[in-house]
Amino acid sequence: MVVDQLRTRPSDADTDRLFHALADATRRDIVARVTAGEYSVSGLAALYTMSFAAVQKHVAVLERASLVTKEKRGREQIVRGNHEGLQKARRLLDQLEMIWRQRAGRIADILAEDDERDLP
Amino acid sequence: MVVDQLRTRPSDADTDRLFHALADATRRDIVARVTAGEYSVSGLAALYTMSFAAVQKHVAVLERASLVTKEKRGREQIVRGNHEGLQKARRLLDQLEMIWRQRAGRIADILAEDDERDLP
DNA sequence: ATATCGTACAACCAAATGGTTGTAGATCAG
DNA sequence: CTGATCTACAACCATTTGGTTGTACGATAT
Repeated sequence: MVVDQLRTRPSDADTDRLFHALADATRRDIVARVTAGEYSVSGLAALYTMSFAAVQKHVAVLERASLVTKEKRGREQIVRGNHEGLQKARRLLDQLEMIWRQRAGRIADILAEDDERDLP
Repeated sequence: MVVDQLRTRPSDADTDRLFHALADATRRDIVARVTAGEYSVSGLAALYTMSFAAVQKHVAVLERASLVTKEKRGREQIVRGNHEGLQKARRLLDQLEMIWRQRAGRIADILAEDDERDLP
């Protein structure tokens, strides 16, 4: 049985979508660009060798992952970076870091039987 | 300049592997568990409903992404968390955060441009 | 020596991914 | 209005992914 998972807070599907969206170089490049400034979908498409439709799909993946937002302006769709998604990804990695440090702390505690170990 | 940063990496296969490895709830659970303590592959497999071979594949994906290491001990393979992979993922997200803050900075204040180069 | 355990790996399958082309609907310029 | 642009979306295709079962092999226990 699937056993209680060790700390997964946002829905697993959301997190899957988030990291999946980041697992592609083109999509990471898009995130970086639209985080630095605004682009229309066709403006983005012009940057890559692939078809417009392919870029459109990448943007859709990023939007579903909350890494970018789209806003209609005239006949264009303006794509912007969405801080929310980034923060979420970072929080998740921070949780793993915390687990790591807890383990490192346990090991240190075992090696040094005395607890001289408090936070400033 | 920022533009240089945006143009780097035609395709970073390592980063793809890293985020892809994190884009699965079972794999994230494995990472959390082996970061907290040691597990053999079969010890991990016992935690999930899927087959041993499926878990073995997940561990292999994590190993290729530098998120875990395996070490043979007797007839078992001990899986442990690998800090290196985590750190790399965090650094990549930090870069995006930096771009975000640079943009926020540009909006608030104009042209205090500062050249920053980063490691891959 | 033999059986069992833990692992590795191949072969196979369904579903998802990442790309293409093509069609159609809005919106803007002349 | 006509034509060009920007977008959305469907249909299709090749490859990858995530799972399965089955086989093989070294290490361990009886």
